[in-house]
Amino acid sequence: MVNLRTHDAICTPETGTERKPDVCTVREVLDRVGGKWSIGIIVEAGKGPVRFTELERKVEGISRRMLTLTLRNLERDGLLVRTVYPTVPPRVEYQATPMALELYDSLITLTTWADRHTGDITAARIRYDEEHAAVTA
Amino acid sequence: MVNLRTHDAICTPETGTERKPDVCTVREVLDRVGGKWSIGIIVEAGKGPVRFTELERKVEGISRRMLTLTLRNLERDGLLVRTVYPTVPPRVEYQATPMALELYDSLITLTTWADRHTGDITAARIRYDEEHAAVTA
DNA sequence: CCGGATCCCTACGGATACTG
DNA sequence: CAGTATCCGTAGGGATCCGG
Repeated sequence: MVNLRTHDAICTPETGTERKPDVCTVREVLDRVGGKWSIGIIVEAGKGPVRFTELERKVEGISRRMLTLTLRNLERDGLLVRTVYPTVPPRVEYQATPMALELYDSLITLTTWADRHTGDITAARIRYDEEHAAVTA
Repeated sequence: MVNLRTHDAICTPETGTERKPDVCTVREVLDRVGGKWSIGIIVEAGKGPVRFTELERKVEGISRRMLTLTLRNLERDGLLVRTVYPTVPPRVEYQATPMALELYDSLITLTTWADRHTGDITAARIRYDEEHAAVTA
């Protein structure tokens, strides 16, 4: 077993809903936070309350659909707080929870690792590809 | 821009091959390491040299295909070293590079975070789902 | 024992159009 | 402004069979 199961108690599929709340493995945590846009959103929302349209511009390249979906998931997981102001032009603000900020901190560790080793990785890739191309040629 | 670009110099698509070595964003690092099986493999390979079939059993649930693919990718990125012993029954061993071990260390940070907050996340989910079910009902 | 090759299915994610 | 709904392409990944 290598699933890095962090918490068994969390595996409670006893909710009658169709949504399955299994966040048992590190993988599933990474899935959540590793979503294509999650990090970007968490970072922006971590700076302070931010509006939907703001995010749409800040998180460059994101589609309306994915912004909404990611926002919902992060909110559901308690990483984001959604505040609706029932004004005439609707106003909705999102902000990161302390938990999300903590998460961001630990993501920094990964960023740092990436920073230190991107060069190594590219080098390794080029070498690997060259060696492999030699076989093909 | 929120892509958390860590290193611009690495974005060198000047390789003539069809494979694109762009590892510019944290996302792409997470993609690599966040693959469904990468972590499990890195962990096992980090303990010391391990054989193909061993991995197949240790990394519970993995298919032959994905084991091979993930192994190749990790090797290509310089995270794993593949050693072939030309014996009569083929013998291949994989082991994590120092770089991969470092990565594993930083993954621990994420694991720790997950450990601290899985409870919170599940709670948040249940609450969210309940509140949302109320709307549907 | 260690894979490669093939088929196929599904989830993620983009584009677009429509609402309160 | 802040979404929702729909269509559709792609890529990840499982199952299976074949080969050195």
